[in-house]
Amino acid sequence: MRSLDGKVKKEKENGFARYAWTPHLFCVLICKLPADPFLYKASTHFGWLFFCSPQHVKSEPEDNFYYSPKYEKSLKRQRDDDDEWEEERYTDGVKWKFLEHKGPVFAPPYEPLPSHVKFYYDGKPMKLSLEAEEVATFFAKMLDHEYTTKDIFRKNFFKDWRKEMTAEEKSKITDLTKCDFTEMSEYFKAQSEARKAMTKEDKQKIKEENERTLQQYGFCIMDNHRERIANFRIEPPGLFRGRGDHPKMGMLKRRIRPEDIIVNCSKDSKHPEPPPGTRWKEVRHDNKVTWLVSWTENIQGSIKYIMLNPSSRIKGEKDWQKYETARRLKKCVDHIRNQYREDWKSKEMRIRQRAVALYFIDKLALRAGNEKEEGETADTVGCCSLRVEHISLYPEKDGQEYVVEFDFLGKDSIRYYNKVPVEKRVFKNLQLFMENKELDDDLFDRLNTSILNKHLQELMDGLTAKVFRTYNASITLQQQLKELTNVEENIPAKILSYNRANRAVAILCNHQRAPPKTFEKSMQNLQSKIDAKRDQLADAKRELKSAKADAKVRKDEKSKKAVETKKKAVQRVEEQLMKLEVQATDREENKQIALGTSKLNYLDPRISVAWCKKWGIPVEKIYNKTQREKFAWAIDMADQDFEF
DNA sequence: GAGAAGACTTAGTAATGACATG
DNA sequence: CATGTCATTACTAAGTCTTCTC
Repeated sequence: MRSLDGKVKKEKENGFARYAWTPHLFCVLICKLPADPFLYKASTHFGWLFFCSPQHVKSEPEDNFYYSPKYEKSLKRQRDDDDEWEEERYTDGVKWKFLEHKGPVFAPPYEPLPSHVKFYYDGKPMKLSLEAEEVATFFAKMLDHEYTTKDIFRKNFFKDWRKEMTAEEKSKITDLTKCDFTEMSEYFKAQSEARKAMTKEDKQKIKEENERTLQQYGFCIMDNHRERIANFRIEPPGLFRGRGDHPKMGMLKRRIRPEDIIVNCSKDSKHPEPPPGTRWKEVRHDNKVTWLVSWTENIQGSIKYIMLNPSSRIKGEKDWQKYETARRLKKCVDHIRNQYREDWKSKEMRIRQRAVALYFIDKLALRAGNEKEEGETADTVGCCSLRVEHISLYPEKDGQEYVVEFDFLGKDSIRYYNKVPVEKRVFKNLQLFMENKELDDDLFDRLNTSILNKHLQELMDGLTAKVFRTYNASITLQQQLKELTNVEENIPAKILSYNRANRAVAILCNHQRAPPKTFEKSMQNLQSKIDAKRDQLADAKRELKSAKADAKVRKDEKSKKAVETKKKAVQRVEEQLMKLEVQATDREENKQIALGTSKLNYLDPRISVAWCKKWGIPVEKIYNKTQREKFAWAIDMADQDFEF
């Protein structure tokens, strides 16, 4: 029997294109296929078809397939029966039939500090026990970060650190302010400098080692495919860094051992081996879930998973499904909007609250807002969990009537600030909801996400609050692209339009980023480039002028040619200048806005693909390699007429 | 049917890598 | 070749929604 490693190598050598398909194949299959477009179109991408063409299969050396008894059997079965693949669309929650992987990669063990690197307590050097030293290094590594100045961080850290100390250390080290980690900190800085200064050869060696690990542990076999795993490395121990004002910041995130790990794989696969001398917590065979490995994390007590990469079939299908749900919403959104507007007038408070909340979710793309356990996480809210303190009502503001001002911290403690004019009925309702309430009372006291989602489920199958975000994001992109794309413009200008459409969505969804640290400088650099280009253009124009004058006098072929050359030069420089100017505009407008999140999670990729096809824009200009892998299904599927 | 646990998506930032520039 | 800059990737926290349990 061959090992996974063996197979991996072989596959690399052969440069095996997993998702290849030929037009011929495609046409043959369409005739046989049911109405559901994903079934064949996506299958071209996900490679099911692969097994449908004897000719194609023959062309692939058998060695390309990973050997495992069950896998082998199912492979044969599929090859024998062309129509079988249709059954690969699983029902009743089954996510896979065969799953094999090598388990996780654990964090490297702690390497003790060299003896010359000392920790000082109260000015005196102190040798720490291994356990205490390791936790101390976590703090030392963060010394430059402002986290370590925060009271809560320090308090949590110190409390957890003391738990790792010996009785003796515990009695001695009682005050964090007397701890001096600077020598340790300097040591780590020096280490990272040394790493940067490594020779090319050494760097190359590390790279190769990483590649080996990736090939071994970074892939699994799910059903008939070798799929990339997203996060095959176990999170190393360290100090927890929450976002925003997190009550648990600084707590010790403990080291995960094999004994903490639950492995999930198929019964008849080759099970992953725990490291020598250890054992897994459990090996289970649950094909109703998609994860390969899980463990319980000690900060919130929640479960963490190792799952597949977005390029995998299982993630891709789910993603496609998400956009199809959003497209179904498109068909009934008018009705739903009419409904909630009616509900603003309801006699029942709970229905009015539900209707106003839904209006916010729809109009402002707010998140649902589940309840959170107080004291366990940062104080952030979404729609259903808004409190009175988060909105202000203005019967009139800045020349507009019935203005609601939102100001709250949302997911990741990102501030949402917005002033929106609303319908009078909404305004009156809000006034009513706020009557006789304290600032920290819930705005929607008769509503939560579960009630809201139950209601939505009745309006449309599969409808939940987040579908509105997906729907509004995608429809906005589509509509903005229509509005902003100018037939006349060149490719860079069209891409600017695309980015602007993307930006409109990012603003809608409130996707923010910290302005890059070097933003001002890089902007200045770009500006000086533009200035230089302007000068160059002026020069080129001058040269053209004199060449023209010259040609007028001389009237010979040679000088005419010279004019042409100069003309071309001017054109080229003009284009370059424009490109730079476009780039500057784009960057300036993007200062605090993150486009990535919406591109990756909210915008139906088929809209972008169709747009690229329609205007002859190479899809690489819109999606980088990773994104193209994730959206391969859409790139295969969408033609230029695709409508969301 | 409520609350907890579980599964999965969405999110911003830090680290790394690739490429341009002096 | 060294250095700076920008893009990409890795990381993991923080949401949403579903399922389980009592």
